Amino acid sequence: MAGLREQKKQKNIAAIMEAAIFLFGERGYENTTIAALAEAAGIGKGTIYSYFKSKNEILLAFCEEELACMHQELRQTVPQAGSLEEKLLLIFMCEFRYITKNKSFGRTLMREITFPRLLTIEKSKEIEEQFIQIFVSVFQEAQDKGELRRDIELTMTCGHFYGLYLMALSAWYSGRLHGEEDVHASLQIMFNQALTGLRPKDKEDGEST
Amino acid sequence: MAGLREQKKQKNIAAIMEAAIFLFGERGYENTTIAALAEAAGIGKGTIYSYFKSKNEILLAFCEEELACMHQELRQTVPQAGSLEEKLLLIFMCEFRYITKNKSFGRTLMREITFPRLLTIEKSKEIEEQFIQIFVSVFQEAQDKGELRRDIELTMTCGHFYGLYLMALSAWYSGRLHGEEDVHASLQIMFNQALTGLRPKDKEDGEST
DNA sequence: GGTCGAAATTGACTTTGGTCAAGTTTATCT
DNA sequence: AGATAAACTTGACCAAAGTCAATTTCGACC
Repeated sequence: MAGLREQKKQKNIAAIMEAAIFLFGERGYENTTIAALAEAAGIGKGTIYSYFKSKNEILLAFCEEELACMHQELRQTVPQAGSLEEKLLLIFMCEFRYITKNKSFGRTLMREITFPRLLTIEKSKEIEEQFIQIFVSVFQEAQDKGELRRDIELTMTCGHFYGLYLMALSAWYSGRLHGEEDVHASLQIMFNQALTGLRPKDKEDGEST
Repeated sequence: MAGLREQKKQKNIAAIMEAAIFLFGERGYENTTIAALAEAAGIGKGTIYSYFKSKNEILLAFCEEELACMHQELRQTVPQAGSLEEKLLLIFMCEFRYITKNKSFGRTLMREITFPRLLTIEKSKEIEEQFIQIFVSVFQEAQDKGELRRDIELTMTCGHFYGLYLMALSAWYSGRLHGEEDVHASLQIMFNQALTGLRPKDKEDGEST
């Protein structure tokens, strides 16, 4: 039983996503109207809203696909690198490059993921989950190798590094960091701080400058 | 020379801000239209746009005032508290309470501050500056007392803690943390991690569970 | 005080995201 | 097959942010 209704549904969703990939890529998210999306997908404007709750949700769905792709690649690239610090930097810089490939696009995405509205909270959670899931194995491995304390929940460790990443991204969007190198350098410093701790080691109390 | 033109300008801006304070407070940011704002201020809709570049910029200006007030209070409250950790927690929880007093309001503000658009980048920088300036003295003091490493730039330390705060706030908006207590607990854990470091102390290598 | 140009003000207008009542299609049951 | 109900589709419609050409106000100079 194919289910004609179900078939059409899937076809519609596919058509919308296809139109989104094309139009978002062509002219960017902001410059793509729902009307254009509907026309390109060959359906009515209202129909889109029976599949997506808002325009931002279409962006989220679009990004979910793209990110899944990128993460797939990442998973195959990362393992060879050395220390935890190096791996994290590699992963985050890859995310950064992806997110900021198109500035306004990435902004909308990050806004929605970091401070989601009720409407898009589910989708944004899914994405962030995906976003974070990729670390867990890296952290697990690091913990096994003794690079990370064992008395800390992995979620907290994730949160910690992800927070630093958010900070760097925000600094870039605010123009306090310029370009990829700056972001890379900042992340490196902050990651190092996070690993070694901000508090001075017990025995050395003096000035280091 | 009074400058009638300049007088009117100031009067208009004041009227807009007054209307904003009243209407945002009354019915929230989202439910206040530019038209309503204009009417309440007794000026035309278009005039507003000669003083503010967008609706969000009005919010930012509004928050700048409010935050300045809160920071003033904070500055008088904080100093008595004990350790750096306690002070930071106090400050951030105060910010948190303010930001989340009205959920959608705080969301819009944080979105604009964390991932600003070109249009509002200046205003958002000013606010974040204000936001961060309040720590510097706390950090300076802590550094003097030997609670913080001296070989780290203060900006980096600020960034570090602020990143963790962003993370907690984001987790609250995403529904991964519920209520004030949860946020407080998470911050406490992450701040402690940041201070002591995520990497195990050299000599103790074993399981702690 | 009269005149002219620059700056400020205005509200009708445009654009666009989102809604909804009316119409159309599909599945189910006899 | 035909009837009926449920699900889906649609585009006219609405609300609200932001634009702009026409108009008014102000200040400077004769």
